[in-house]
Amino acid sequence: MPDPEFPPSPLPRSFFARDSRTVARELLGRELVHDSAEGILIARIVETEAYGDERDSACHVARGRTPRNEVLYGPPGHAYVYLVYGLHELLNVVTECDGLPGAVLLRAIVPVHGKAAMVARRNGRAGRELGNGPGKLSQALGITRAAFNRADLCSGRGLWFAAGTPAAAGEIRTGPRVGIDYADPVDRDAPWRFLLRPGQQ
DNA sequence: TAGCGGATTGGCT
DNA sequence: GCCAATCCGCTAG
Repeated sequence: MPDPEFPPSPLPRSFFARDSRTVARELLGRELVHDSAEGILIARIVETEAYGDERDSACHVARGRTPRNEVLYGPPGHAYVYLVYGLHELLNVVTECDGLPGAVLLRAIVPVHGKAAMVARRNGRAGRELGNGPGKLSQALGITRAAFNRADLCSGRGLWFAAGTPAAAGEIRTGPRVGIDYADPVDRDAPWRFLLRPGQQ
């Protein structure tokens, strides 16, 4: 008899219709589920970053609306996947209400189910290197722009988030976001990075 | 329409 | 610790 909780059901759109920092914090310990060609892949989210509106000079909407970032202005719970350095695909989930831009970048995961398939996608890297970076987790789970940019992540088909085991406040550390030296100092130094403390992952 | 540089990664010194 | 890889969105002209 099949387990009614497998694969786990998706988090509702209302979860993402909140402040980006709240969503980033509350995604820690949750699960990312990909119904892939190799079967169901499930990973626990252990690091995120929040990106704000046009006032956030680190965010892709800092210079206004463009074809690339348009999805960030749309309804929450959709995917924003983009290419950096010509090589790596980074996964974000759109936050805030329809019309207000915002997103959370997924920065690190640990495998929960389907680890062998993730290791294979990562060319044999099975330890921390499996998913301790935004480009690495996309590769491990098989997330690409072509497949998921602008996709709805609340449908329970393809790619979605699940309840998992939310992190307690004492398990969470914060710090400045990574790789945004180009941003204004106030944004560069803002503690909008959230991660589970070592040992809590 | 040319040029710049990036929300990164992995290999080499 | 340094640096190449490798696209493409964005800005300036």
